[in-house]
Amino acid sequence: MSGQAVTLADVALAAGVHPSTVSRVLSRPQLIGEPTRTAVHEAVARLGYVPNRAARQLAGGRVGSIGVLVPDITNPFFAQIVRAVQQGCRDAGQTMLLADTDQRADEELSGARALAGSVDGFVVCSPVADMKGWRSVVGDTPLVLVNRRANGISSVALDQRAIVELGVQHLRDLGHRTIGVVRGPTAYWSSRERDRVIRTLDGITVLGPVAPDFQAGIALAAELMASSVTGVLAFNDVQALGIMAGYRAAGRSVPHDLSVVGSDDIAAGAMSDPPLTTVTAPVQQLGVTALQLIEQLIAGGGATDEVSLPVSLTIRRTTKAAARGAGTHLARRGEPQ
Amino acid sequence: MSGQAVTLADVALAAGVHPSTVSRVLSRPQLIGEPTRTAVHEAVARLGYVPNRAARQLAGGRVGSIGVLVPDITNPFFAQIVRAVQQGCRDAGQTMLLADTDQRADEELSGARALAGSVDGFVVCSPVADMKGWRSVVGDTPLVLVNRRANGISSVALDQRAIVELGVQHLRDLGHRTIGVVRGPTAYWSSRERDRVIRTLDGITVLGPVAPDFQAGIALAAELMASSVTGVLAFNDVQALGIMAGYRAAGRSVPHDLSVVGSDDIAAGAMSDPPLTTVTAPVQQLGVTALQLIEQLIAGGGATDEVSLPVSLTIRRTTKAAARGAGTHLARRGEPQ
DNA sequence: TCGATTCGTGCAAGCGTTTGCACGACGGTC
DNA sequence: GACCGTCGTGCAAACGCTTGCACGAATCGA
Repeated sequence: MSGQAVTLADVALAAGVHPSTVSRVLSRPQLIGEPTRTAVHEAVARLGYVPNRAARQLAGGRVGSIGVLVPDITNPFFAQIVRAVQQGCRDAGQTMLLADTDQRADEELSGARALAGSVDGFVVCSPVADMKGWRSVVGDTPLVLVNRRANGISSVALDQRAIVELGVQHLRDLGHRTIGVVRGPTAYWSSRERDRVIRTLDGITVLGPVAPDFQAGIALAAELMASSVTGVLAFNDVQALGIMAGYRAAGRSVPHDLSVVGSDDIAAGAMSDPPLTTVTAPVQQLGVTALQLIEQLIAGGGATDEVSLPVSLTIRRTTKAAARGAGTHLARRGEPQ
Repeated sequence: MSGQAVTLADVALAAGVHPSTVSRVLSRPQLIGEPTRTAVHEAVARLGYVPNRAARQLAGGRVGSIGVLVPDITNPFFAQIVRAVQQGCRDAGQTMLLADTDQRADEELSGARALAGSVDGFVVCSPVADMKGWRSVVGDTPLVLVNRRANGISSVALDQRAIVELGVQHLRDLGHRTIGVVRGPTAYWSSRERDRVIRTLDGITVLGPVAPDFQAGIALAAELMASSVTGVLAFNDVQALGIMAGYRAAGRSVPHDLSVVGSDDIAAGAMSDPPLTTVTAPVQQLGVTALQLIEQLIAGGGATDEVSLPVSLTIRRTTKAAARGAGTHLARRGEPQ
């Protein structure tokens, strides 16, 4: 009455050909002669045939679905990526299997294990498990990493160097001399990467590691107030928002007492008061690119690719020029820049 | 070398039994004798056997996955539901197929069509397509609705009456007399439901319909400022945040010039300035319940169920007592209440 | 004009499960 | 002690599709 009643055989019958011919028309049309092809297509359309995924997979063809793992779908950053991937999948007639790993390495691996064999490939966002574990789980199922790099594995990541440099430079341009940069959890590749960048910069006050969440941001605010930092680059927007909340709670004001730059540019940042200056990431693009890479890998284009996506600065209202006196003592002992 | 190498047959061989026996141990253990059962379990564990989804489905058994459709995964409200469902799935050894419908009826239906036959059941969040369309697509695949009701279909929804009443009552308790309630898009069941509640209330200024997003909230702020409304219940938190932004941009202040109550209690609300007073929805519970319902339906417990989830008021700082004079003119002509 | 290609299609063997059926062994009843 | 139910397990047929192989027809070069 419904649910997958019409099969390949039905179509074949209707078109007066062999089932295998129908199959070929659908998967590799160039093998089939023009007249037959149109006849089959007509029958497919008339009967409303939809291939059975399971059967297709079982027979050894493509599965037609890709697995996506994210640390936390509740995080708008990942939600946007997922959305982009899903839209791409839809346009390509694929389906997406999603698993939320709760930022735990074991969940990551067990999630992948559960999906392995039911997907053509994996897109994994900010994984924390080590690559040896990953390899053993996915075997030779294509795999692309988002915001993480690893030898011999395709990946797409934000330009972490640019994030740090853009944020810091903006603060410097505003005259800030004592600039803080917040480190993230070392489990993240992005954190480690930024650390490396930070080390190459002069006159930076390194803070953290601090968790990339609101509460941690609030806690960090106290530390900031006790320091001479006048401008800070947070690890991400949520943390930045936390810093702002901490200042507010203490009766201090952003950007008057502290200039804050976030990173990612999530929607909540644009809605905050004042709206958050941040380093905008092409989040959508991250998803789109990941999908492209995995499709390419699935199609057999074996080359591994490491794509780096550029970021840009979005200036809103949490940053302002440093007060005359502020940071002077640092300027005295620091880099004239 | 990996990727689903070990099959039922391998396990059977290792355990010295017939494949069908292994299958039964895994699906209906009570049919099999104790000694055999343990032997099989041991072999399964030792070999690290993972059933092949496609084969299982093809053979007519359970698919082991459920399809979830959301209007917008980027919306934290839905993201949280998805997360809850996914965790439940994981615990039950199921997988989740997610599709984002972009709030479009056609995407909803075509998404469902693509998934039909690959899932044991559907969980559909706030669908806008009509139920006739749905029925024709899903056939007799189990279906549960989240935040939408329909005859003869299991569903779980928030108590829309309570949302409106809680919000309005809070404002009344604070002495507000000219209270605005914002309607949402009529495509949503929740909107229509709230409309019905609003009609039963006296002395309410009905606003909208207004889209449940930030921009629309900003636009609404102008209208609000021109009115005599001193307290407003927004359709959801994001819209409420928009209203606040609109006031701020106009140099007015919340809650001084307007008390605002949101609805949903998303994370961004707690992080706003001032933090948003809102009607808190048990979002997690929404997902958990939906999963329970669908599992029950899949298991064959045919009864359709309409669950209503209670909400509660979370008072933060966007509401305050009405100024003495405010709303007097309304009190004059309005209900003494 | 004939052999060698190429092209288009049919055939059938799987892919890994589930499940209805059958069959042997065992224990209890008259 | 023969008979019947029960219980535990093996057997084999499906599920819907893909794909290597084979075979006849059409095409081309010499």
